[in-house]
Amino acid sequence: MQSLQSCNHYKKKMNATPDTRAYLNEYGIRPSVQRIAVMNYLLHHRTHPTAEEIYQALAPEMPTLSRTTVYNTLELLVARGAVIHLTIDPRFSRYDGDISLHGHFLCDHCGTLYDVPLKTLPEALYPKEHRVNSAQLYYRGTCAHCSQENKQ
Amino acid sequence: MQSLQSCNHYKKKMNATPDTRAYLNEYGIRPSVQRIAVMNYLLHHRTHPTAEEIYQALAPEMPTLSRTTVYNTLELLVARGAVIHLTIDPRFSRYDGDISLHGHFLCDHCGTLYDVPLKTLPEALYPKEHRVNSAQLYYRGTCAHCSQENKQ
DNA sequence: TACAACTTTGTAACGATTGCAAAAGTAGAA
DNA sequence: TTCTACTTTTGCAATCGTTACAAAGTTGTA
Repeated sequence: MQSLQSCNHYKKKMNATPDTRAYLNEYGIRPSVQRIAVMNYLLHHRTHPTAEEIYQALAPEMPTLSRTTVYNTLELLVARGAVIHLTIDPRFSRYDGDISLHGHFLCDHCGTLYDVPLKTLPEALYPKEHRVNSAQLYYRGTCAHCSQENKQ
Repeated sequence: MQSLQSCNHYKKKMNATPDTRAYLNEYGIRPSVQRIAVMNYLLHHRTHPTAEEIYQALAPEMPTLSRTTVYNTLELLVARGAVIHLTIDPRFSRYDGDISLHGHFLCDHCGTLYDVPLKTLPEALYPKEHRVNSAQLYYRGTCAHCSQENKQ
């Protein structure tokens, strides 16, 4: 089977999103086909996907893609600050391509993970003696949709 | 081997902490020997232990204790609101017997999990349309101790 | 082309957590 | 006390997200 790296059809398709390539460059990440695909997926799907979901979504178009590559890539993207690693769900890690300031709400009933708009994350609360790299605000409970269903 | 439930020596020892028994009652949890032991450990060790750490700590005094029981008990304690389930560390769940308002800081270098005092968690930021059961504020980075070491 | 460095891949292993059914313990009635 | 129903604990096996590792592939440079 022809490799993705040498497939002109695929290259052309990927070139349709030069923004993603540039985005990776901004974070000092060499834009391989696989890295572009993962980053591109995260930029265009704000569903806080798991590694497995990303793999399942990309695999049909990238038959040679490996789960390990998805895991490795996500680790790299998070380490360079291009992607946020969400740990609110104890069952598995989720990833967010939106690195702007916002919190998250996990519905314990249906498992949906919602964005929560935040104006500011109070600086005063930061632990001054430590060097902070990231901050996350997590809410858990029952979402509006599930609350409605269980009301009657 | 004599069971814990029928061991008078152990009962006497546990009776030395009637506060823990009362604490469980407050949360509607029937105070079995195992539940008292787990809750008692969390009330007296503010180290955010994992299930395994709790098991290892209790096992010497409770040779018949099962890991499954520790997991089951923690699940129950969290469900009733007596204990907080911390998901900041992607590797494993940690538990906190201190349910007062405070955040957490995980040092990515040494793995230590610190408490972060909070004055208030801004109400305005809550997602109004959802029913919120718990809120967690997580910080990650390098702690003061590790920052100092890597400075020179 | 040749070489070194980097990246991807597939498989095996790891390890935290859960499922499950048997055993043990508890509480209330008779 | 004894019976009975219910609750809890236990130990083992299984699950499954994630990681380790080495081989194969790719890229950049000379």
